[in-house]
Amino acid sequence: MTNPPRQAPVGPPSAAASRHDRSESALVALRRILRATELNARLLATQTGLTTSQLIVLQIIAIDGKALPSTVARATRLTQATVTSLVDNLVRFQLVIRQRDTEDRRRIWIHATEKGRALLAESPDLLQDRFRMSFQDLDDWEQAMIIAALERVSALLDASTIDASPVLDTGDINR
Amino acid sequence: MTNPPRQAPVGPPSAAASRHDRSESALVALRRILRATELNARLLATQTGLTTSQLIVLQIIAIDGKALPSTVARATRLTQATVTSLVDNLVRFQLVIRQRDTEDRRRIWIHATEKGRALLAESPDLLQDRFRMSFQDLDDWEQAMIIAALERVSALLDASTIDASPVLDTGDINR
DNA sequence: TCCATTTATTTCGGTATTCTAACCAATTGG
DNA sequence: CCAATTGGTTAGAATACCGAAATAAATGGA
Repeated sequence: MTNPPRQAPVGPPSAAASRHDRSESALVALRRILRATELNARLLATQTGLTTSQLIVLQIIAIDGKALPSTVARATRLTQATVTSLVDNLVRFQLVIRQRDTEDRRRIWIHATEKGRALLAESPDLLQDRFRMSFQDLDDWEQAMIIAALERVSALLDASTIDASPVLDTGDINR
Repeated sequence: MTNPPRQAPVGPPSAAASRHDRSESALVALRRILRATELNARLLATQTGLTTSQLIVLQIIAIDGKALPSTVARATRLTQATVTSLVDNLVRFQLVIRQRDTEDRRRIWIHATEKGRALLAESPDLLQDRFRMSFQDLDDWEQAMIIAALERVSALLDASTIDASPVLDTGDINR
């Protein structure tokens, strides 16, 4: 997704060119957003001493305090095997524990430990916090505009993703 | 991650609550966008037979046809050592070649080969293409709104990133 | 009841990513 | 002319990630 930001052609803006340029402008801004958040994710990971993947898994588990490996795998689009090894590490760090379900003994619940919850609580997501603060300072109309625009973009992208999903699904079937 | 928008509290709408919910809406939309693009990146990688990192490096090299390892490292925020090993693979696949600079013989230019360029050309980024198409179908005012909003968000995030950079820098110094 | 199937997860073997530390080679500035 | 800097690579280790096979529990007929 860090695609070449193609150079905007120089010269007087023609109507046709401007249409093209506009979607390009949107994509450029989008890439910058992606980049900023990605860097933030890495920073957050190094701050907590975890890797990005480990952190994501821990976050998912912490949402409800516990989660099943299969759920985590689906949420992250990783295989269960991968989730297992990630959880192995989290267990080693004592951030989560595994516990068999008493009802259905095939299931294994991954619980966030006190330490795990503390780690998440104590490692503030600066980017998110600052975004929240700056955003709240904006005028009402601008807030509304941004939300509308983001949701529009999200819808456009989701639509494309759904279209592409057959390809993804065959991949899933193979598992 | 794809949580339902929290129910607005019953009773007289307090200004504070609505302000909070709004930045939350923005973040939710943002996360959905991130998710869609990330899945797309993975799909693209599997389609090309490359890994995400390899693909990104190849794309960067293909922008100008050639690039220096140091440039690639800076652009991706990877260490030079990592770039070296990624390029090793790309060389193995004959997608790029290394060539010493004749002026400054410390430098090594990584050139995209014909095969490398072809690979990029033949593997369309569906998400991007479809986004472009859908976007161009939107009304002018909506296009403008989206661009303005995305750039605003990008600016907000970039500002936060710059603020956080001292932390990053100490990390960099350690290398 | 019993067994074939399904469901949930782990184990194993292997490739790729990514880092740090140490290194080599070329350039540059006093 | 040599010490410091710059540009890259090598070596070694921890992880990430996957597919295939293994384990173990639940389930649904015959």
